[in-house]
Amino acid sequence: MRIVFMGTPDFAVPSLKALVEAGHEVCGVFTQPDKPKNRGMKLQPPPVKELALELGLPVYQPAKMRDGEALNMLRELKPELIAVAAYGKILPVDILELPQLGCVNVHSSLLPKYRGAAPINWAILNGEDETGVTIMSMAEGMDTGDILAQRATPIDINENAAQLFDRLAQMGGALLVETVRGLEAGTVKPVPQDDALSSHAPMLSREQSPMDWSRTARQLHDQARGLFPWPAATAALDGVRCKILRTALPGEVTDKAPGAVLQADKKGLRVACGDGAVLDILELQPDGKKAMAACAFLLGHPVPVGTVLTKQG
RNA sequence: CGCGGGGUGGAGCAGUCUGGUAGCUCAUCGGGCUCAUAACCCGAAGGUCGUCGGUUCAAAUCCGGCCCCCGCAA
Repeated sequence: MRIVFMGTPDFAVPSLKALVEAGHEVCGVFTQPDKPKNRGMKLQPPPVKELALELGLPVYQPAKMRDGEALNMLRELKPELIAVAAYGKILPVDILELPQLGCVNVHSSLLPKYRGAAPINWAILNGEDETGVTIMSMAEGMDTGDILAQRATPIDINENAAQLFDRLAQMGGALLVETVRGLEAGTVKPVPQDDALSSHAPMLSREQSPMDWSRTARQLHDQARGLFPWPAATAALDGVRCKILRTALPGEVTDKAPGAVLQADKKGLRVACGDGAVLDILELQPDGKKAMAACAFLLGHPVPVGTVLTKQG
């Protein structure tokens, strides 16, 4: 099938790759313009652009989708279908209505739950034990279109957002290809979303980072893995702001105050939480330093047992 | 020229301001104690202090260039 692909970050890469490998004619790849990123503010191409160039596919990076320019480009490309995965731009109705088969989107949640920008992170932050990917027909509202296909997957208690991200990106690509096959065969039956069951997963913010030790150990564990690798959960240890990269739930309880350090030696760093359960901090990253094991950090930054950590950082 | 932090034995840090025998915690190796130990005691090895150059009687430390790492911001 003749398809225009639209996507920008890493999440979209497996979808583009899957379409190409399935033998579809990807006649154009739309992605966000190169933007100044990282240290030094160097101009950097989005991951999807890099793959497209590698595959020799024509790349389009319009700054706006609503000024008619993009529409003209798409008319010339004459796609039968537009496949979108984390493009990062809202498509106007005239574009949505251009292809005969419409526009489909790869979304990393079990819609109607977790509509919005950060569905993977929020699923973990909320302690869900299952999430998935959805291929939907695109409508004007944010992630509100009819569901064309959906696939669920369990979330492991220790899986972080980056790992889940990779898995769902792969699943999304596979399901996208299946769905396109179904569209060709005419076997796909669109199912409207039940708005009553919908929830929203807004963009993450650094304000979510500081760990509040009055929360339960499970909530803090979910915070650490749900916000990984960005913005990451944070805590101040020995006066140093640290990203808390990896934690574990040993399943033990204590009567010490929330935030109290129960153990801080080469065996590990253990902290009391709000519900009396304890949280092990396994890996962290101090400001300006590389990620390191918690016990390595303690060698140079002694934290006395009994210290009570407070919400900061 | 976006802002800031950092590069010191294998790991994490101190020492740099106020130049003068390179220190701490841990790991490693050897020995001891112990029923035993990841515990404890004694001892040892291991570093051209990122790199190049400058100042100086003397540079981890002061000055200049370069390389690499990290955070913020996007």
